[in-house]
Amino acid sequence: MPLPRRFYNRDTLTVAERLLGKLLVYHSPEGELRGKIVETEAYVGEEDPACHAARGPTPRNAIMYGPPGHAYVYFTYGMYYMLNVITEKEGFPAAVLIRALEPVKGIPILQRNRGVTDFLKLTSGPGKLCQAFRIDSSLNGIDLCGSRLFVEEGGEKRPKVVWTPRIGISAGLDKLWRCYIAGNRFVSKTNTVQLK
DNA sequence: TATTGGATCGCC
DNA sequence: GCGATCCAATAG
Repeated sequence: MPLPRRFYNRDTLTVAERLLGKLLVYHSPEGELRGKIVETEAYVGEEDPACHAARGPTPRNAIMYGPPGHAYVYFTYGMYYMLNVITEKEGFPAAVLIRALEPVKGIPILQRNRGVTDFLKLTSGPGKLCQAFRIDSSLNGIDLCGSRLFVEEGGEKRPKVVWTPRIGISAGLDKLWRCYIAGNRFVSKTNTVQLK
């Protein structure tokens, strides 16, 4: 069951944290794929210099200004796609980047799409998980309250969460807007702060 | 129309 | 540490 739209229609940092431990589900042409979300980042409004909407609306970031609960997929570095979920009320550009997953279902498909078999390398990064799930710009704008691509409850209690600066950006490094499940092996980079 | 650099990854 | 690879955004 997809999470309801109200899950996304609130403060972006809250959504970023509450997505941890939940399941990303994609009914792909190759079969059903599932992964537990273990790492996310928040991008919040035109005042956030690292947000794609920092300089106002453009054709690329248009979906960020739309209603919450939709996917924002964009292409970068000439070869990778990034998957975000749109948050907050329509008209306010904000999103959560899905940075890493723990593979749950469709492992052979994920391995084939990635060209590697090592579990730890399948979906442990934002570019990797899109490659593994074959998520590309054809899914940009898709409604996450639909049945093709969505997030659902993971059935676990709230995980212990660590907050750090976001990865791969040059502005907004003062904000601790990246979060991940403490100790999870599928987080994209070696954890600098590890809770016991 | 030209130029620049990126919410990355994997190999050197 | 660096190259791959291409497109959006900005400048001219």
